[in-house]
Amino acid sequence: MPELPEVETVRLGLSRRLPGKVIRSIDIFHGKAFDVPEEARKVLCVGASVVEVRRRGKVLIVDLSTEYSLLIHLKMTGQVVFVGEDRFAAGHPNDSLVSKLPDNSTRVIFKLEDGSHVYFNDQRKFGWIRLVKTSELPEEEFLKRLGPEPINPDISLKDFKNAYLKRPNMKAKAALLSQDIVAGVGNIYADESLWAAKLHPEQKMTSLTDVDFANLHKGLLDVLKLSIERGGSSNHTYVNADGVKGSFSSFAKVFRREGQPCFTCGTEIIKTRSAGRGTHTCPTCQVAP
DNA sequence: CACTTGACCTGTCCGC
DNA sequence: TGCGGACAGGTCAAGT
Repeated sequence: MPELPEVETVRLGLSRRLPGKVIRSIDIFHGKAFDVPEEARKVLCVGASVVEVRRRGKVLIVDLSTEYSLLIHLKMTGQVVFVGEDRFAAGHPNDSLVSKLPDNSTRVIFKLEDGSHVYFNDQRKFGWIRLVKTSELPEEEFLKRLGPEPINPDISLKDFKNAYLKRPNMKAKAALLSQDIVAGVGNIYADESLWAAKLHPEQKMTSLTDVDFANLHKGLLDVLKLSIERGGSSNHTYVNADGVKGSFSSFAKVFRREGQPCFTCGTEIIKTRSAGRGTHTCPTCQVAP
């Protein structure tokens, strides 16, 4: 469930700590999580230092001094947790995790020269780490299919509308979840932005008016930015780079609020299915087409 | 070709 | 208490 704001929060945490640090060794407990031959890992990762931590859509990009980059996709239950060399010191930011890591969801451990560790945990084993030459990232299988970033910098309303109108027959919820139209939106922020724009998830993109597009554009950008400010959502498996939960869900207007009153009109929020996903709407504010 | 659905996983929760 | 089954959701392969 890590979506753009959660991945961005992890990125911010890692970018405060990793640059300059050198990888000493890599322990792999689940081969599919980091499917790179040992020889390549030794040459391209071990001994390399971290140059920069970036993000594209929901993917973390860790540039190494070898001119190769690690791509990390957290999928639903992935975590990247940094534990400093002073992990047993009082007041360590992830005190509570110290005794728990590694745990049974730990798939890969990056051990750094200074004694710190980066844990890649993933309960459901959907996440992956890839190693790609930095200069070849634009052609990388996953990255090359991603649509534009919605924020940083903000996508213009015109580009936003044009992107979605390329898929005119798609339903709004399915379109928002499509990473090739606009990258980074998942189930939480699809529901939240549709509620903000007062649009029904089953409404086809062609049926949206200019005002609808303006509302959806603003609704999505606002909710993504608010969530980043709050450190991401507080889904049960999501934690930031320090192993700490976010607080966004206390600000969610519809997600996981079924049975509770709509903040606009008081009608009970309902949960249905759209695009194969649990979908939360206000049946009064978001009228079916 | 455009779009929808099911599989991939595992832990959790619910009803019996 | 234990057990089966539904459910969670990002992405891709398979299906319509």
